Amino acid sequence: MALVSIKDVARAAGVSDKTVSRVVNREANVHPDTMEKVERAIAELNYVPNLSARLVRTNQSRTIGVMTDLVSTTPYSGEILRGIHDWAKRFNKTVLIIHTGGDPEEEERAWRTFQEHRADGVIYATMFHRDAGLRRDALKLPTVMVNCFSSSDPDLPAIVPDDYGGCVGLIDHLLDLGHRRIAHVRLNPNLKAAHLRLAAYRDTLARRGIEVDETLVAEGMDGEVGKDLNVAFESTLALLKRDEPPSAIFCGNDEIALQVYCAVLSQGLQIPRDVSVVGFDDFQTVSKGLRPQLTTAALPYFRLGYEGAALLETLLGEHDVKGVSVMDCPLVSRGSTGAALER
Amino acid sequence: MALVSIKDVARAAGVSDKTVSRVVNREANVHPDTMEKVERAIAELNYVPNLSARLVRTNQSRTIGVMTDLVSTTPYSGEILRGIHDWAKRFNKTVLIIHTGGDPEEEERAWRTFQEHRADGVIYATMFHRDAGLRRDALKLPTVMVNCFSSSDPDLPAIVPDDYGGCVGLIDHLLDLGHRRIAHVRLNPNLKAAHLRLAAYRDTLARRGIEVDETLVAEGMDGEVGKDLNVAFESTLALLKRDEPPSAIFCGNDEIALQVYCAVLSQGLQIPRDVSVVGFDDFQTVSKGLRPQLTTAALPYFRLGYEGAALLETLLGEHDVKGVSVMDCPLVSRGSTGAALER
DNA sequence: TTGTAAGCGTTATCAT
DNA sequence: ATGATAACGCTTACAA
Repeated sequence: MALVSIKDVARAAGVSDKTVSRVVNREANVHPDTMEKVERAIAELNYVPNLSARLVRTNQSRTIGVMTDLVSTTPYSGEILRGIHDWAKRFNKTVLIIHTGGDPEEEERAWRTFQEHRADGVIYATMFHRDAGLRRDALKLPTVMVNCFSSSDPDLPAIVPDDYGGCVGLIDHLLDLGHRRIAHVRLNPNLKAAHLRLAAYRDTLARRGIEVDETLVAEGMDGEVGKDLNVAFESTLALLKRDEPPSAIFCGNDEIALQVYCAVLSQGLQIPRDVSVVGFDDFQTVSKGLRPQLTTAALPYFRLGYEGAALLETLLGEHDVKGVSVMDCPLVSRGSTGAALER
Repeated sequence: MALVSIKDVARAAGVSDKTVSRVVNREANVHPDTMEKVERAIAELNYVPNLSARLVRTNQSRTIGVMTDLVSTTPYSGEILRGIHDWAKRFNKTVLIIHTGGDPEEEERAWRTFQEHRADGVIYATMFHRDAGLRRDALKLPTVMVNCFSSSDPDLPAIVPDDYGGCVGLIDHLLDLGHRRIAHVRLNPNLKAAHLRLAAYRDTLARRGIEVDETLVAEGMDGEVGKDLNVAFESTLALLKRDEPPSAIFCGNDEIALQVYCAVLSQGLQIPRDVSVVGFDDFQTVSKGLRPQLTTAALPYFRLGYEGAALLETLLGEHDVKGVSVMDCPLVSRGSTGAALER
């Protein structure tokens, strides 16, 4: 009943176990005839090697653990996992994912599970860009952080998106189109990205010689992350009803842009004729679903995962890997931005 | 250098390997004192059992393989995977995910990988509801289909969402609000769901004694699934400009609803005052992001995954499991629907 | 080129 | 209640 083992193959082919092992692992020094005999037996018996048995002997699991704080859904961040899987497939590794929801007890269990499986290393991935607050002694295995970092130990290897740079690109784009009154509807201020994006907004305007009008900065959402209360619609209505309304609105992300669209359109205004709108994330269901489609900056979730896995591999290769790397958020120019009206 | 094994613990505790094994596996008949000695040694040496070694002996991997056709992103369907993970965590199983993109060669490789890991069974999950066309002899392990089915072998165990029933709920809801001219902006007709949703639309109107006006059925998208061309915006404009415009629009899904919103609002109309709108999927970034929020039917992705895993377990327990089960798509009533205007 | 013997870390069997 | 011994399926080391 038990599955066929290397011994069954050996018997069928009339050779020793070791010879079968050689064929399976494509080792040198096997006579072509022997090889053929063995391969025929393998095919006939439908033999598939047992990875666990191999691991017991070699101690090489070729497995990486992935720990995420995923609870409900920040939809596209699942792309991080796809990036990791893609890398793993290419390099023939196994991926073991555990969603902990950020619960410390669950995380403790996850570390243990990774150890039980003798994972080579771990990717600690968060579903939004944040301080994971990890301490070196909490890591039971070599670890790379993805989409997060540790303020208490900044040397720990990490990869995060370049929120700041992406926003610079967006604001420059609007300025190049002639916009001078650019409003900002903010992300939830509990998010790291909210601060980076606001800073980039202010800095870029200043660099280009535009005075920052703080009354053009409005709240878009608030409350605990994931259960945020979204007020972007109301904030936008208020902005539009001002005496001197903005000619462009820079939204904290695409989800906010969605509400900004609803508000702008409900006032009988047109995008981009009356108001240009830019988002952030390139959350495609929204950014490509809106009419006109949304100009935004792409959060490189897939690459974050892929490069994170690659970085872990470097780390495991005993190379020194230190500190936080940053991934581009390229501008994606679509129909929601146009030249500012002459006044 | 090698990790600490059961022998190291046995030596440290002054007992035999087997006794340590007994403690680790909480077997009966261990003296409390012995148990304590052993547990102290385990803690001191930081011993973690090696699952692979255990598997070699017991032949119980407690692992389920998951094969998906995920390529780029149908965002929320990642929830299927979360449902599977949740189930697995609760029942202490390991999940092995492979994204094949639907490529037959990749699928072949995936089956082999599952066999190498001695997975107990497999979940074959697709990212949208469709005919997977699987044949029994292609399955190398006990398999349950999730979000898909096999027309060529309808007895294969499968779980799919109740697209039809969900739409009945939506249309009934609109009829109860007094709407009589309900338009339908369709899903991509290459999707199974497109036909189910259209059929439910027609059947429900007929059942309630409303004559189906086929000119109120408009195309929403077309082309290869995943790269669809979305024309819902234009279709909606055409519907609204008719002499007798619809008082409500039933959208093929939430993504289409997004465009319908843009079209309705751009005409200076209000939702739901002038037009009620319903979607399908409850794709929350859209359905809860729109203003007003969208009335829709919830695609139970998470439950599909969770129940799929549970069904696989039943199948592995040698119970007979046959045919396709169906999961409810409950109505989620929000602000986009209101009473029809008197005429 | 091929085979033998030992061993990886665990559990199963059967004594004690 | 505890332990000795064999066994799981594979690879390593070494011999032939």
